Amino acid sequence: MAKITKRSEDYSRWYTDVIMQAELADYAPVKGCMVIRPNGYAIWEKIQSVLDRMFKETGHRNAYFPLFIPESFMRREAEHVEGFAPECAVVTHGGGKKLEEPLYVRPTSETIIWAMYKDWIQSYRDLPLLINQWCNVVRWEMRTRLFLRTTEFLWQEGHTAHATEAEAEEEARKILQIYRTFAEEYMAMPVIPGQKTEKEKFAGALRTYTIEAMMQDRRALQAGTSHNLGQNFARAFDVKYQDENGELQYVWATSWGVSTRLIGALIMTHSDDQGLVLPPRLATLEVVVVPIWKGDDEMSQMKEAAHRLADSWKGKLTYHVDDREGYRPGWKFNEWESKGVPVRVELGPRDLQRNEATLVRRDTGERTTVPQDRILEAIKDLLEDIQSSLFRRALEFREKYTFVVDGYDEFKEKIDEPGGFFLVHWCGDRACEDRLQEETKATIRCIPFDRPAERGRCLLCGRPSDGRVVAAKAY
RNA sequence: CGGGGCGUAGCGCAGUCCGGCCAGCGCGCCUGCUUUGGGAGCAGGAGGUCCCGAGUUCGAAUCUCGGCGCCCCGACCA
Repeated sequence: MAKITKRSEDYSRWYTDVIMQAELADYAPVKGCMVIRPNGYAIWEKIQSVLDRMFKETGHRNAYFPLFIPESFMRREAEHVEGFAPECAVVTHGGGKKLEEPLYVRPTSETIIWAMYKDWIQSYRDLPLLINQWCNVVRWEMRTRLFLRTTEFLWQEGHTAHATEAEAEEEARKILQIYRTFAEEYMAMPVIPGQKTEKEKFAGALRTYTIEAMMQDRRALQAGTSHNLGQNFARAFDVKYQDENGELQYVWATSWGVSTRLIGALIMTHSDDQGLVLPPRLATLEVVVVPIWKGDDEMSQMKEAAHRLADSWKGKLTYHVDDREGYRPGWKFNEWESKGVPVRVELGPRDLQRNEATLVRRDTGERTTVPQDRILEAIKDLLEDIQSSLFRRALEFREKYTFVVDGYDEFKEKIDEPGGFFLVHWCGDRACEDRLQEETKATIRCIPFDRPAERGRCLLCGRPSDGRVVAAKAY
């Protein structure tokens, strides 16, 4: 097995190594595309099941819309087509003939969905319409990176229609809150919820909300977005409803999504030089048991003891007994560590004799010995402790690299090294935002929801500002 | 699309400058034996359109021309 490049040596190689070693994904024989392997797909399925439950609990239902979008649909909303058309794959031929109208492979589904909503919505009684779709989308990116940016990726996209602006706004914020809860409670990844600037908002949206996370190289990663689309798409697709007074009104809309990029976020938040570290709540395999023996007699004895112990967890834990004979224990330890299994149970003759087992936690490597009759609860406790300490550690890391900065010189000095999140004053002007990006490669990640009101002067132009924004280099 | 690098066994590479020896090395894989509390040892074995095409030559992985692909760095992006 290959060694994993150290983070300190080459962060992006480390990232790829972790993915390859854990067998999460592989490069596909198609430019810019990846194969998500079973270990990676299992994480996605876990993400899906949790989020899907959360969406359904808030009244959303799943549906499926076509992969192909007629070109004319894409052109209906001006900002939208301008934002997306350059990065779209377009089908011009089918069945051996040139198509009358080119078909865009969806980069996102607002247009095709709103074309349908036009037929489905007539009355205020049809609202709200709360639909989600799990699917793939294609964006012809120039530079790709496993999970973070590939030509095709998997995601969910919610598309909702509402009678009032206030309702749409509430929906957009409610979903962002779901994303935040998921990121923090399941991924153990702290995020900053806030609003995108005009420059960074979704093409066609009124407002975009985002959750921003800090990776271990101190760069920001946009982990999920929720858009208040206003009436832009309703106007573009002529979707009106009749209100209680019999008057025709344009519908208010939202859309929101998270993608397989979350798996990249997971890796870059928790993993270490040994390989993948998974928060227990997203680990598909929680415990691996490694029996240890010398000689054939002991082998059968230890294998049996390991299976007996593990079988008592059936239905309570997901586990695997690694009783392969061709590999030595040390090899297995490394292998399971690189795959991110949160807890390892070692069971050797010494342990068996004392009716004990050895527990090793993946995040810290700490080992403890516990009596076998208490092992199930010990593992359960350990899993919870790993979950919460991963979050705590990530939060401490983010706080350590979050700087309150007022001077542009100081900003420029620190943005590359050490890097991180910079809380800075900004006048709100696009020109200053552009300049910041040009001169430092940093962008305004968001205007945090919970920022305190504070009088200050714009980092760039010195004009007044009434609160700080988060600036960082981003993926 | 601009800059850089690379295509030789599943993976990582050497050989290419300066043409000729059986196309090699490490890891992995298979078989056997010994091992097994932190990446085992020995022995044997399988595995190749040397990216593709054309050319030069008695002879091409190596030289020439053309093409294709991938990776990394930039601008773009979930």
